[in-house]
Amino acid sequence: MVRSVELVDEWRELLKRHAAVSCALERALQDGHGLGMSEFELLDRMVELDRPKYRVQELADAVHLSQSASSRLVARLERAGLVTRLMCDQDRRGIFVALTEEGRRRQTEAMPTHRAVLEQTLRAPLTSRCSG
Amino acid sequence: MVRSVELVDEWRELLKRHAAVSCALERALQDGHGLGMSEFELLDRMVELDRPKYRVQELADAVHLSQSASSRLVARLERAGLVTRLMCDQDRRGIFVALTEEGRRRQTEAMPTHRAVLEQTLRAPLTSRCSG
DNA sequence: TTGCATTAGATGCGTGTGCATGTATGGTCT
DNA sequence: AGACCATACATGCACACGCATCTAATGCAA
Repeated sequence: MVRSVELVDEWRELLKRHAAVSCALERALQDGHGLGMSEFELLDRMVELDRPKYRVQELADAVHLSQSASSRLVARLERAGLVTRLMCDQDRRGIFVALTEEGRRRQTEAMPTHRAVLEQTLRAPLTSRCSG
Repeated sequence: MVRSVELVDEWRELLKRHAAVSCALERALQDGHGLGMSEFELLDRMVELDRPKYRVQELADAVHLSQSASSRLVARLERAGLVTRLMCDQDRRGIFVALTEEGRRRQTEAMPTHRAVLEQTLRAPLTSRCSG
């Protein structure tokens, strides 16, 4: 039996950490590389998994977004030239999403920023707020 | 020296947990009590701290929102009759925010739902996605 | 007192999100 | 084949968010 107060405290810690890190990440990636956190997270996953192509729903799961949000995220990344959408011949309802060279390059550029922010914020004591 | 991969994995775990819990909370609170997560979180803090009144910026810090988001959150809660905004005589730039009886009642009603969702999701193994 | 920087909170604006729905295709059952 | 439901992604819509800015009040200094 877990005491309720402990759970609530644990949840609040998680919320605090999440707010601090994601806010810092969002700023650093946007200012330094013109990428939102979701954008980078998607590119990062694609680079890491290193497969030639992905389905939209796979990507949605990977970045914890709804199917519609993923659809738009992929559309944004395609507009920016970082991924391409390919017809999917096996199942013509779906599409394949693939990294472009430019997409891979942008992820490579942004990765050090991403890692640096994590080092600075993920385990650091939380004192100040993000904006203010 | 922390290895970068560990940090990234830790961050992804946090993202996953955050997505799962906050999505479940949002649904349960909305469906059961007509409250968003931020709304409940704010009421919950006010009940817990149990002070007669709060400044907007205090509340912003407590729920990890920007000043503007907090201002609107308070406005929504006031429209719903769950808090009141009071003139602040010491500093007429600011306002005091206070819980109403209705606000306290709603928090009391929703708390069991909140705690239950935390018990079910905060430490549970993460398998399925929120919507799909 | 006057002038100016600072602070508290409200608000216009652009954007990203989820939900509900639309469109097209796929699969199944008769 | 035809009817029907399921699946994959796109899109209309409402809404909450952050940023920039605005207004009003405060504090401080000349």
